[in-house]
Amino acid sequence: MNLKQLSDMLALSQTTVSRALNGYPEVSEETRRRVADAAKRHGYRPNPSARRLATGKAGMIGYVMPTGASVDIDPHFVEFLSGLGDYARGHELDLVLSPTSADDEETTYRRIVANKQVDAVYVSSPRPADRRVTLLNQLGIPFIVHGRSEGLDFEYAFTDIDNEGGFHDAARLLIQLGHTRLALINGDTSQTFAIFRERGARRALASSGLLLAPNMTRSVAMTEENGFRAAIDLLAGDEPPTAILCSSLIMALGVVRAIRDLGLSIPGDVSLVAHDDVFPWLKPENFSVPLTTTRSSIRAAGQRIAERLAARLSGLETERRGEVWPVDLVVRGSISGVRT
Amino acid sequence: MNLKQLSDMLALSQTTVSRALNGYPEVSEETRRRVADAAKRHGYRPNPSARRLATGKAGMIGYVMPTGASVDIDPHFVEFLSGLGDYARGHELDLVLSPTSADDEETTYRRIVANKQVDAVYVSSPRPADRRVTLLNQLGIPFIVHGRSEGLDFEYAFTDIDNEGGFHDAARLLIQLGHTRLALINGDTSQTFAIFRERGARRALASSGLLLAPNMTRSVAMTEENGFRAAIDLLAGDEPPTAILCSSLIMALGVVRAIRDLGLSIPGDVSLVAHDDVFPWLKPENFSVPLTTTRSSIRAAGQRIAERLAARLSGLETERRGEVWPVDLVVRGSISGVRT
DNA sequence: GCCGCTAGCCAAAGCGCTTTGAATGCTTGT
DNA sequence: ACAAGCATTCAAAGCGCTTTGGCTAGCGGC
Repeated sequence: MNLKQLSDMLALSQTTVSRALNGYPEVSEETRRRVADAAKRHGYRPNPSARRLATGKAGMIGYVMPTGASVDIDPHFVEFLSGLGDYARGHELDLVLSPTSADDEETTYRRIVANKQVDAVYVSSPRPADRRVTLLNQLGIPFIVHGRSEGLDFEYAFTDIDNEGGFHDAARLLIQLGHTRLALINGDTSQTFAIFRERGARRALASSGLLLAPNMTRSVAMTEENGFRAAIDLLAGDEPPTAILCSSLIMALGVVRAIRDLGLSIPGDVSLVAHDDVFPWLKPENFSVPLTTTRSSIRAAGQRIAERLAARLSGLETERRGEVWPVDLVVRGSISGVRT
Repeated sequence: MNLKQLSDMLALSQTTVSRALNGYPEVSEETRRRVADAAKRHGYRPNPSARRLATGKAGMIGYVMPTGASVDIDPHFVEFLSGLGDYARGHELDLVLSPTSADDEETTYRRIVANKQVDAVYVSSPRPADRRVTLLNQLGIPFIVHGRSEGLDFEYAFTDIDNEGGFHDAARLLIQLGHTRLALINGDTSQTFAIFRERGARRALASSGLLLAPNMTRSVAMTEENGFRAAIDLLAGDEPPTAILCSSLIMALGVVRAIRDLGLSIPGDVSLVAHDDVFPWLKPENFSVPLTTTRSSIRAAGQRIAERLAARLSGLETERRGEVWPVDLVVRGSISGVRT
């Protein structure tokens, strides 16, 4: 059933039917009702390809997904996707994933914009002065960044969490508990989120006249194994940390294993705080020693971003507004006062 | 730059240019070269929306993604996606995710088929006599199932791993080591993969005249917490198992925690084998006791399925062929002969 | 010398929608 | 009573591609 058939059936022109269905004002209420009614009864649905060709709008949102032999999409992504889906479902909003190798990202962005495959895109894991953000800004396609990029000379829309605040608060608490030798096992510090976390920890230490020594930080891909290695490495030093901040629950698994392997205990010998993105399949309260965490649901962020993207698609949101969500500090058994 | 401009520029008709570019035979070699050359030089790319409208083909593959408050997309999915991406990247093949609530799945499938948004779809986590498979078969859209569905009265294309064989072999090995009380901590047994795993274990036991008692199996969502609970539950019984087969590495985390909490040891008190989907961020060899696993890379499956879907898009593959990949049994320190 | 073929090219008709520009019939204002 | 104004409706022109159905010229066969 296409528009022509429907309008023939109603003895109306395609113009009028189209307008009636799309809510244009120059249609009488009665006609509109008749049309809406017939459309529903016959299950008429405008052909998206035709509409896309005519309007140039795709009604989909895009994500350029870096992949490759050495590129692992991490499990955070799937949780984010769940969130996107939570919103998109019910709004008939589809998501187009365009896989790309890391060095072709720019080409891929250009392609999906030139092809008008999507009306808006989202960008994840931004770096400082992120080139993707600059590019999208130039290309003029609506976009939202999950996270932030510093050092750009224009405003853009983003949704981020307060990584700096979260890690600041966590570090401050540890300091108040008497710890002075804090270590940070961070994610990839070429990404903004990791920079902010380090900054937060550093600021808390500085407030007490302490420093985050270079040998007390590690920047690694967030795997269990890397968490383990980093922790072994840190704890084997001359002046091992008495408290560790860790950027992910997955790495925390490795950290816990390392501490145990070394015959140390949590929190007796080492206090541990990790960041929790709220995975349904791995919960900090279920660690052998329940983990104190900085917490922010990445799924909720996905929901919010889908919502904002949808708003941009329909022209409801246009301002380039950044929003920053607070991060909870949830105290559980993995921290204690420093042993005297 | 559109087709008209390009053909004007070449003083050829749109017909000829289109044919030259799409490899039709009725174009002289020289013309074809000229056209290809000019197209490249001016960066001409056919407008996908127009092409789609004209041909009815979308050039994209689809996935209907169940989401919802109580639906967690699990981390296996992201690993699978990586695999899809590995292939799709380089083939300019995009993937459309259509989020849906569990009870609207059918509607969503109908929608994406009616809309011709995608030319082929893939289906994951099939159940016995899966309705989605039946529906897609009726709708006549090419599809590939990741996994298998039993009890359908037609052939269909799938790529699966030998879950039955893998778990059979693992169970047989444990039996050969003297274990008679095996337990199985399985995923959701409404899904085929879990049914096959149980079947494999059961068959191995039967070969030695043993049974898999109902109280020796658990069927749960594959989270750390569920693994922990199931293990506690099993090991607290009258005649606790001396060996546990576990359907996922994530659950195995919980199982290991449970065993430790109970003051038992691996493999001294309990032998443990888990299925390993090969996550880059969690490796069986890095467990406190390296885990014996049945192993099959879910990422590789993603690659293969993308490849097959692409072949179907271009009409290269049409047969309804199922393929089953072997599962490795990788022995590490978590199993031993039963204590006598 | 005429016919039938083939190779190579083209004009035009879709694909199904949105949108422009114009037409129609009615109500108002004076 | 007549022009102006408004509310509705419509025909037709795109959007940019593919594909159908010719058309033409050059060839060999009889």
